[in-house]
Amino acid sequence: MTDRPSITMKEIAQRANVSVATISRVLNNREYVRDDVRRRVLEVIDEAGYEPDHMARSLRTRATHTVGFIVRDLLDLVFAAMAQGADSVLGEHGYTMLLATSGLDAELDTRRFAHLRQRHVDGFILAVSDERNEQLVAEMGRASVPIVLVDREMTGVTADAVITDYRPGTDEAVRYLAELGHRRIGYIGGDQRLRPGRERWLAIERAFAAQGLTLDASLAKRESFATEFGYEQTRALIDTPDRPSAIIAGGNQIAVGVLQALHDSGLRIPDDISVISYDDTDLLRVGTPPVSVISRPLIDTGRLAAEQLLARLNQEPPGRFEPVSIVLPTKFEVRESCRAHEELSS
Amino acid sequence: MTDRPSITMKEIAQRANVSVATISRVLNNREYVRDDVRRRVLEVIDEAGYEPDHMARSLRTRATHTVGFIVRDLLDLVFAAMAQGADSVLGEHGYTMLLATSGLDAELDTRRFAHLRQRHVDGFILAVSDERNEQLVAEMGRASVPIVLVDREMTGVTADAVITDYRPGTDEAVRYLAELGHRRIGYIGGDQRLRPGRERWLAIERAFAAQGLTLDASLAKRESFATEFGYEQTRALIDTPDRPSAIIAGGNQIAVGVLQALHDSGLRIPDDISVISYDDTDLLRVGTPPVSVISRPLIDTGRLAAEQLLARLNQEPPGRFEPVSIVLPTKFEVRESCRAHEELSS
DNA sequence: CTGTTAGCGCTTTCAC
DNA sequence: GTGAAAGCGCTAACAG
Repeated sequence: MTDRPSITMKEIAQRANVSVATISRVLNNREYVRDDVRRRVLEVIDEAGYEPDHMARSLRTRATHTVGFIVRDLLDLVFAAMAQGADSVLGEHGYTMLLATSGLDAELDTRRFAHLRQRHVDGFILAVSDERNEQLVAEMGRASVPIVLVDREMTGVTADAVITDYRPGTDEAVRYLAELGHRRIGYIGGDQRLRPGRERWLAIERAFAAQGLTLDASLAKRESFATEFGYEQTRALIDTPDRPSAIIAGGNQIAVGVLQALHDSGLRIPDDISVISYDDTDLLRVGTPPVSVISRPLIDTGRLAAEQLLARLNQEPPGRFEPVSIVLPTKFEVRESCRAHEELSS
Repeated sequence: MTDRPSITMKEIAQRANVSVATISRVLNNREYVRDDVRRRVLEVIDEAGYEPDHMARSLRTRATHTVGFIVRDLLDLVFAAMAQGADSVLGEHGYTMLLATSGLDAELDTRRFAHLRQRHVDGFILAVSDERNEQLVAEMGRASVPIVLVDREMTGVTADAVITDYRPGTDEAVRYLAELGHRRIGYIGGDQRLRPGRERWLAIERAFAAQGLTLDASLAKRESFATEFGYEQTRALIDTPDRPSAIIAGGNQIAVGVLQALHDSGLRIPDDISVISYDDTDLLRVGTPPVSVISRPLIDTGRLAAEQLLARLNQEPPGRFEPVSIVLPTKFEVRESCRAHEELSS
């Protein structure tokens, strides 16, 4: 904070007997520098251990080579994986990720965003926790840098997006359950203010219809992605006289609650009840039994978001553009959490 | 990147009929500004929607209010939790985290570190992937900003650290197993180049000795924190004629491999074999059965690291200091993964 | 209390 | 091809 041990460009210029302009040209690989001069400069730079000052450069060029990434919670594997994917791409391209977690507090989204905007990040990757946050939308309007949303849809903003198509995986999963003879299937889904909450629900409805299943309102809940919600709703579902023979968890955190509730109430998977979840985690993959999941490429989602953002940053000419949405598929992975349900009916 | 929509300090100065110096004073809450002037300036700033330029300020003050955080892999819950903890503290104090993941590549640690150093982060929080990385040590020497290590020990560098005392949790865990009658206990531990690898091993040795148990070399492996290592070693352990009656996994990723291997070979926990792991994850907590763990406060580790760093940054006078190590305890949490072992002996 | 001035370290016209 | 000079937007002496 206090020291200035590093050598400056001016210093290099003197040692190499050229002007700072020339140093700058060499540094930025500009043409119009005689070869021998360039070599000499490079030599001096090297032996002086000179490193250009990122900050000063940014002040001039207005480009910081940083990208702001705002997510709710890194403890959720979904976001951690996206962050990991995005960071690896950004790192490869000399960009650095400014990370900001917003917790459960939607208002924090806004504050963190504004903060990063003031720091002049070159762009944003966002997995906001409330798509209708108007304050945030306003802030996003003020930002004149490209934004990529990850599995979010926001109106009133110009932003690219990387989104997931939940239908293929959901169709397969529901068909699978139907073919196993399940009729009463519970669904515990997340917040409808977020795209995954809405789209999974729509996919579920559609898939149920395709299988001729009715989505009993008493069996379908959709309010929160929290583990607690999964827990409570599962307890409620299995406490009913005519309890469902299968449960679909609308998110990996919800699944944690579902599994815990089933464990606590002594129900065994898949003997007593079948389970399927969205998203793939260690718990679902190697738990006992391994849970069949509707999975999507999480790391790639992050990678693609970063790549899309970099594309915008290098776009010529910069400025207005038609936002694009990159769609990633889901798929159903059968494991050992479901079993045929012998209906007494028909 | 290209636009400059925002208004500058000079502009504000003119509108408020004062000099830029006064604006600066108001902005930085300096004394020596008449109250009415301050009010007027604030007013102008407000209605102009002026926001100070972080970059220009940093160029002058040499303080960026950013902290570099380098971890191997956010997909590992341990690092994600630490990042989450650190970010929440940093955010509260107006600091932003520059995140860099290094993957499995120790050399990337160095590159990422150098990169962040050139970006003039005010300090570092590091969970490096190789404590003896000499290149990195050299780079760290060049950095004249405070560094906090999280559960790492490096020689040749001046850095505070937040570390874990694995002994209490390990002692309890091993005693617990011993009291259940286990004599042949396998240990699958991680990389000895990292503090958790070494310290857990030492804690294990000590705890075994305290219980009068011998740590059979054929049952104790310690090479890698990878899931695959856990898998392979578990297969190897249970393929022996005199297989261990219990296995301790030296890390959460290792545990994934252990559980998978046991599942694949049809061994049931705890009926056929008992299992204990270090670190607590969803998989271990709500899997079937829930696995007893030696846990530590992960989020707090991140929080404390951030707090320690902030303390250094605000330290008067800045400069040299005696590094401190903050030690966090572990504890053993009994769940349902262990069962008494009936020895035929004695 | 307030203004003037000199930079922070770099990029970028514009001459030469 | 190269250099001189003018800032980027802000802070910090130093005068007044």
